[in-house]
Order: sequence, then structure tokens, then C-alpha cells
Amino acid sequence: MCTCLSSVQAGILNAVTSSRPDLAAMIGPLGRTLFALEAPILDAHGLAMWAYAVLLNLDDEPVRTQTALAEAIGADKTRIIKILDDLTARGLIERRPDPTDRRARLLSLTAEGRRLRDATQAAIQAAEEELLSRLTPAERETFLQALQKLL
Amino acid sequence: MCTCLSSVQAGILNAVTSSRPDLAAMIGPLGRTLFALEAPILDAHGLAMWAYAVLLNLDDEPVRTQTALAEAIGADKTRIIKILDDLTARGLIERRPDPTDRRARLLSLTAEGRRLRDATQAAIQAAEEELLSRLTPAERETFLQALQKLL
DNA sequence: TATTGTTATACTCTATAACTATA
DNA sequence: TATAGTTATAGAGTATAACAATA
Repeated sequence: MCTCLSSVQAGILNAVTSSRPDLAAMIGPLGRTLFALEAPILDAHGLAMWAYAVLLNLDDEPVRTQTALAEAIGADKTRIIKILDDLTARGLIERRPDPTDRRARLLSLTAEGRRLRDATQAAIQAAEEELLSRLTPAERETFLQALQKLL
Repeated sequence: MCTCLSSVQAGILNAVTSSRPDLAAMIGPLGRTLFALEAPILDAHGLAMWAYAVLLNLDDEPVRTQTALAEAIGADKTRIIKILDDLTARGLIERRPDPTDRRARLLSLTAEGRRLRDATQAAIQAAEEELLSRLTPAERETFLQALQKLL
């Protein structure tokens, strides 16, 4: 799976020195933990991480340009092309030229793509729930809210 | 700075489908945000990310083997060697053979290394505080507690 | 034989630049 | 001229394997 998110930002760990550890020193390792958690699930569903990211960001909106999609998932536009090729070949997404601007490609999920995405996400979130079960319901809610605020 | 952590695990973003986004879809981008936040600070202090991670994990314990240190920061043992070489050459850490096992190297911070580490960490945490200011004090406390629980 | 540190090699990931086709 | 998509190339980052020294 993604060895990167990880890899790069992941290396910063606890400081024993200060009153609190660096935020990045906690987010990084947590990201790696999640990555390790999801890797086998994605693998079982036949999806690489970036492919899953693509499926996640494709929803009912039939529109969008590849560059915008790449930017949305934090990737380079050149990086997702082979991923899109593969997803298209597998019938999970559809890529057709925009009638109003034939340079652009309109991206959309196929029914099968949606099915695979939802099944994969259900499995991933189930695994995440196991981790989140360490928190009390109140903590859990505040934690998730805070995360969204920080984005 | 680290383009990797980020890079790899970072790509998963919001799902519009489910009741909550994937945890990884929030942790990843947050990690990238933090990475972008810290990169200029680390650069200004003359530290690469892994070098900073090394300094953070070296404290008063004068002991430890390189392999253990590498594992602690989530790196490969072969990956930190050049980093340790550089830190040693700059007088920020000390690396001396363990008298009881001459295969191993005892790693420790120098006074200057500690000074640089603390100054860098202060700057980084100050930047992080700015981000955390989006949270209420209660949210902030719960969020940080929850993070530590999840590690 | 196993382990620490090291080096060298190969592999993956990522970004850069250059090309095409449209506009 | 500028933009969307694509391709090819080069670079950075990472892991694998092999080596020397010590246990």
C-alpha cells in the first residue's frame, strides 16, 4: 500500500522533553498505523492506495478534470494516469471526453466501481472502528470533530 | 522535508458516501499539512526531517543502539547512517563504541545538539499551536489525549 | 552462528520536462 | 498563447543483500 504517507511524514516521534509531543510526532506514527491496518484490506479488494483514493473522491458528480482529481487527493496529475487507465480497464470508472471541451475527460464511477468502493470502505472503517474503540464515545466524537476542524 | 510520509499514506481523502470520512482520509492530509508547516522551520534550523526525528528521540538516556533508534523513528537501520554521520560531524550527537559490546554504538546528544533540538521544537510547537487554536481548550485537550490513546 | 554497523545495489515512487490535441 | 492529458526521463527515497567486526 502506500508506503509514503507514511514514510515521509511519519518519522517524527515522541519528545520526552516538552510538555506535549509534537503534533506531527503523533500524527505521523498514527498514519503509519492506519496504513498498516488498511494495506491488507485494500489488497484483499484488489485496490492500491491511490486507486482507492480515486474511487473515494469520485461520487455522483459526473464531472471533474483529471488534474482537479489529482489535486484533490494530493497527487500529481501525471501520477494518476496509469491508475485511471487501470481502473477504466477494470470497468470501475468511466472516462469520456467532455463535449464542451474535448481536451478534458469527465470521470465517473461505474456501478461496479461504486460497489467495490463501498465494500472496501466498509471493511476499512470497520477496522478503524476497532482502533477507535479505545476511546470513550465522548472522546471519539470530539476527536473526529477536532480532526475535521483541523483540516 | 519529508516528501514521503506524506506522500504515500497521504492520498486518501474525504468520502462523501459514509457517515464519517475514513480516519486515514483525515490523518493523511493533516499529516501533509503539518509537514508543509514544519518544512520551512526545519530548513531554517538546518535540519532534515529524519535528522530532527533522531534528535527528538535522543534524550538523557546515553544508551541505545542504532538499530533500536532507527526502529523507534520508523526508519530502516541503513537509512539513518548517513544522517548520524552528518549529525556527528556537526557536533550535534556523539557516537562512541559501547565498552561492554564493541559492536554497538552508544548515541547521545551533545549540549549543542540539545540546544538546537529544543529551539527547533519550540518553533515547531509554536506553529502547531496556531493550528490547534482552531479548537476550544476542551477540544484541544481531548484531541491530544485521544491521539496518545490511539498510539 | 547471530548481531551491529556499514556499504553497495536495485527498486519504487515522485517530479520535471517535453509532446499532442484542443481551445 | 494557454490548458488537459499523456509520455519519457531523471531524480530522490527506500529497501535488499552482502560484507566486516564482534559476540
